[in-house]
Amino acid sequence: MATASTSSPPSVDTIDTSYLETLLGYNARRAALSIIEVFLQDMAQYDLRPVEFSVTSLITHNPGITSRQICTALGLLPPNLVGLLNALEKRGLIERKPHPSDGRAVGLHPTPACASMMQAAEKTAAQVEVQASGKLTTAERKTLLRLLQKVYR
Amino acid sequence: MATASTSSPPSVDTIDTSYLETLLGYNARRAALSIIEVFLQDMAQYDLRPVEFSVTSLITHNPGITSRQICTALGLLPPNLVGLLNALEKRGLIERKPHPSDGRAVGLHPTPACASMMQAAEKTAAQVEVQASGKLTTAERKTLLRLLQKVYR
DNA sequence: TATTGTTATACTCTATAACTATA
DNA sequence: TATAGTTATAGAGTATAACAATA
Repeated sequence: MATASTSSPPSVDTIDTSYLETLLGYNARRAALSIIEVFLQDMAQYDLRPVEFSVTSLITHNPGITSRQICTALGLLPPNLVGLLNALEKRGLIERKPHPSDGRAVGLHPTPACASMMQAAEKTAAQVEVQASGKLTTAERKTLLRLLQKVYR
Repeated sequence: MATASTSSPPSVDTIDTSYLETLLGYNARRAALSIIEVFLQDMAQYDLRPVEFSVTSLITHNPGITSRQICTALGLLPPNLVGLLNALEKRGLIERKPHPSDGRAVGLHPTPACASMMQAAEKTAAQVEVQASGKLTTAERKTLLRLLQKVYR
């Protein structure tokens, strides 16, 4: 017999990941990590990690946005945004101004330095897209975006 | 004029996330987090988080797999797997046996308890799929899986 | 009474260097 | 010399509780 009761335990030569590959969560996580890897490399020149880029981009496209609004839009928790915003302010990328109608809130505004950096950073982000979805056709990339949004919206 | 030089800073009523939504990384991350949220809820009954589930599943489907092989397959770092495997062993879900041909390596094997738990857990994982991709048709879900794999493979 | 922003803090996840034993 | 597994440790990311100021 090939497998006697006294035989040594089996070893694995080719890893079977076929089951995990049927799961949406597994594939979404692997794809996200793969894209983020490219993002980290290409965005290192601006010292912007994914969440920092998202926050800075949101402030750039929504001048006067509040901390709370950013948290809602990006699914962040308020305490975790404080340090990030302090760092962006210290780097001269954003300014905190009083909110026009709510004394509790603080409006977040991009500085000119932020605007010019983001103009370059968004060009780099476009390159990340090309790299990350290099194996996809334009139509496939468009379909993928649509389906991902359908999942989380 | 609507915006005089002395006007107060603007506030934002509707947050514009349209730019971020054009980015693959942003959407992949949001989708992955949304699916993981469902996964965490449904898998809490087994005390299995995403990576623990993936590791346990891999060991179940690949008896005798080594720590290094799991790291390669899942993109984990060896030091971060040690504690996880110790915990699974302590819970009586896996066993470490000597590798049949490599004295440095350790073969990882599922216990009967692991096998029966995973049979139930994989049924729950199927329910997670239904919940997480509830807004997608069967064809769309299949397409999404294929495109995600094309990105990270 | 509820909300914004904040502090303090803890927990998880991820990353690097260095050791041991075996190949 | 290189690799498998491990230890120790540091850093990043994420979580809850509680507070002051304002609504």
